[in-house]
Amino acid sequence: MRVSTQFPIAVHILLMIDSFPDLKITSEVLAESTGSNPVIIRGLFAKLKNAGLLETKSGRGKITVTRPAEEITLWDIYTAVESDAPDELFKLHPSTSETCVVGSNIHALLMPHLEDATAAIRSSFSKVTLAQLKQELYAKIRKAK
Amino acid sequence: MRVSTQFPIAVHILLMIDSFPDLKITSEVLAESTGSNPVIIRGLFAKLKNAGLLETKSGRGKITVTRPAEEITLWDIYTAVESDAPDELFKLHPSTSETCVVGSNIHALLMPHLEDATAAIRSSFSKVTLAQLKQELYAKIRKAK
DNA sequence: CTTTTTCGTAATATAATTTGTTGCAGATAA
DNA sequence: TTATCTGCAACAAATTATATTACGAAAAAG
Repeated sequence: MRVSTQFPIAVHILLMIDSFPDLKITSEVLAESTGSNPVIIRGLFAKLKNAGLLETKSGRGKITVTRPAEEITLWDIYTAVESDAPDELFKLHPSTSETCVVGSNIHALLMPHLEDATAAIRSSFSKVTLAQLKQELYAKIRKAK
Repeated sequence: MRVSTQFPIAVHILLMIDSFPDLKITSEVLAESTGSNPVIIRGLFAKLKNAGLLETKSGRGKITVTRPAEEITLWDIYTAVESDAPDELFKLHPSTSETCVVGSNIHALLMPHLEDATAAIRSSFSKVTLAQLKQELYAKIRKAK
């Protein structure tokens, strides 16, 4: 099981923009910092905008986080960027046999348990806010000095 | 985030072998039923054997589940087949900037929360046993009649 | 002890997915 | 009006997952 790297990058984006309001953070800068590239970053801009977490402006405009950091959780970021459908989180094999009793039932059989696991992830991620991550980041920076 | 299809197939394998002890279940039969192919199934045999869940025999031997179904959980099957390392479950971007404060800290920052989410999945999957799945399967079969 | 069946595994091929790149139109502030 | 940027589409490359072929070795049946 593997989440794409988009989730950590999305966290990275929000964290940077929210933590350094004085700096001009562009897709270029973020690409450099995340080790990704500008187009991926802009794609994530689009998703985060769509989820109501970010506001971007073309040209020399500034990018802003549209909600207080206390009200943005890891789950918000996760769902902004990836699907929360249990059968996408846990991929099911597409072509099980229709004639076999197990084959024809396995998806329906597994689904409620995948939903439970998904709910468990949601519950876990919902407990962590962007504000908390910011604090943890500051703590790390202080420690490093 | 996407688990590979190996997890549901592994469940499928154990469920079939344990549910139909009278039938001769081969990698060929399982390939047909799962919609996969024999070599993938044998690869899963190896992983399940390695985890102490399965016993196979070449030739005309029979494949058996080596633990009582009550003592095999979805988590056991999951870890037999996929990594339970949080940073494999949730992939991190490999090349974040070393010079940027966020870039150089994001992995360490995220890791404890990924561990929490992983623990949540473990807790959820640990509650479901193969025996329970068997019962649910039987219930579905009865209903279909 | 020979035959048949079937697992074990390596090598290779194919397919699916993800990530990266190029290029340009359209916004926006200076 | 000009220098930046985002927004998007189209394409390319890389990575990962899945499937196929092939054959040796193990095990039971006769």
